[in-house]
Amino acid sequence: MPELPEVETTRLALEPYLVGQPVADLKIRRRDLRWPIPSGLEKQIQGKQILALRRIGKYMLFDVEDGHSLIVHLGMSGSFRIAKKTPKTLKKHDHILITMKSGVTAIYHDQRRFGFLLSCPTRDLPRHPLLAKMAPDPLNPKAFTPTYLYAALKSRKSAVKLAIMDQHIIAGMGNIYASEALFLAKIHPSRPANSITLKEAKTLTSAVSKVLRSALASGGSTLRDYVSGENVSGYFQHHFAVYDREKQPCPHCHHPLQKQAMSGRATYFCNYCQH
DNA sequence: CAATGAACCTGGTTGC
DNA sequence: TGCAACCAGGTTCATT
Repeated sequence: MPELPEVETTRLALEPYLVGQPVADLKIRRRDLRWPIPSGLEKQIQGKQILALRRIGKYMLFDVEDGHSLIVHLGMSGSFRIAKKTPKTLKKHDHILITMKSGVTAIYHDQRRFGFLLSCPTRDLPRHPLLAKMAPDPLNPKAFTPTYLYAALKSRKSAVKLAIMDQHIIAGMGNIYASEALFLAKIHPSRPANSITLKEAKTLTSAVSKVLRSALASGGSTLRDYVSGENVSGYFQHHFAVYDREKQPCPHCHHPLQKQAMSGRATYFCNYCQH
């Protein structure tokens, strides 16, 4: 479930093994992900250090010392795992293997292949079409403020749930945490975005931050459990208040939770608590 | 521009 | 048991 917390957990898991290390070998077993992986990348990256691993929204950026960056997106089903030695067996849908000089291999696995890997000169990243209009990061309280969110929602008349999932409004928000944040803020998902008051925007800002930070903390603890073993996936079990809990009692008022499709995406809410 | 729906792809679950 | 239909955490693209 790669929304912001999962992508950040993945980034944290990879960072200690990849950053500051030269790449020994890049092996691409399938190039046809969402977009074809650029040819010649294997040669270009061989022997080069990875200087930093960053995240913008749901994108991960691998800054390589030759002045290029890899832009990686996990799509719907992408994940990484770390193999500390040369992996003996690979699984179906293991598409990319990044082996470092240290002997560690990061393996990208993606069943549905909605994810992708692109290359872009590092200095051009701010102008890259996928990144240029990215919203403020909700984990950054200086940028993600109630007045910002209020103004951003004011310009949209779509349902507030759809609006907060827009990466130009909240970077990294996805379908699960959108339902969770609106429940916490007691805001009904189908409210028009432009009907959200400044006071509600304030509540929603803090609910978004709270929901994402709590998921991230849960991912972090799962990560610590995995560190001793070989597998580091960005995915983890997390308790949801409303997501995937149709007909189950609302944790607050105990009325049955409801499920409703919005733009084809499952949306969960409490019709009594959320207005 | 903003809003809507289809498309991309695989596999698990549901219902007849 | 078989098989079709539906569903899944995301994003772009074409069309209104």
